[in-house]
Amino acid sequence: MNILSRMEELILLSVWKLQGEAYGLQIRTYLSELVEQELSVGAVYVPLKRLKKRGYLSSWDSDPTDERGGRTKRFYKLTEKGVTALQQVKTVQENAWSGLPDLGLGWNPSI
Amino acid sequence: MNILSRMEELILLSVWKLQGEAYGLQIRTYLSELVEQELSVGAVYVPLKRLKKRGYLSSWDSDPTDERGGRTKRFYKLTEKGVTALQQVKTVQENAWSGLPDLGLGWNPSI
DNA sequence: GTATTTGTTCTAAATTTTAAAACTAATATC
DNA sequence: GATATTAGTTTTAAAATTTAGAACAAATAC
Repeated sequence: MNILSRMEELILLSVWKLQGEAYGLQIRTYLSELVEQELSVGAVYVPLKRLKKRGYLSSWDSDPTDERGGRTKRFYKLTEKGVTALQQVKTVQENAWSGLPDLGLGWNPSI
Repeated sequence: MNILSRMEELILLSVWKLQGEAYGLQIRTYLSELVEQELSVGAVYVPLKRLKKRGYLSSWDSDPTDERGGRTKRFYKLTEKGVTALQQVKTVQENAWSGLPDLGLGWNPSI
């Protein structure tokens, strides 16, 4: 449909929200809380890569830290294109949710 | 992710919005305008069926009308479950979009 | 009858999602 | 130093979803 999928939108928004801390595992933690459900690592890393390949995200690799297991992280940030895509999906979303009639339903034959 | 996909959400919202006029082709027309892009018939009918099978929608078949080509239409309406799923996705959406920091970005190493 | 219109069904290809195993590289502990 | 543990990314294959469009059906129009 040429509009961001839900997962793509949520990942882009995570990157936005997390600012300098937007790397794979962190995004996964953040999103798992947001949707109140544990996400697999693949559920985050796979779309992250795709979003980068398509130019919605760019990335840079950090230096390792001196914490236990503190490997280099791949940080992401939104590109212009990423911001634009988010704006677009937000507009569609707002339009879709606006002007909904009451659910009272005189038009419903089965009630 | 156990949350409605974008297409599923848009279709459920179409059904809500269109009230008594929510049948396949009409939904397609409505959504095509909403997303400003022609949708194929399959892009609507396939998820419509799935949403019904999963209990988000129910349907009834109209009588044919006396217009040219006026065949019986399959009308849809939201079930309780459908309304609940929409509420859930709206909550996630609102949370995802709230509290976003400025995009000014002091944290961005490449600027 | 034949054409045209409105409508739904079907289906196969493409894309996206998902889970989980594999891999990598750091510190900790013995 | 060997082994364990932790934090992190990559890979992969199955499942699910999306999509286009052909096929089919049933109505009116000519």
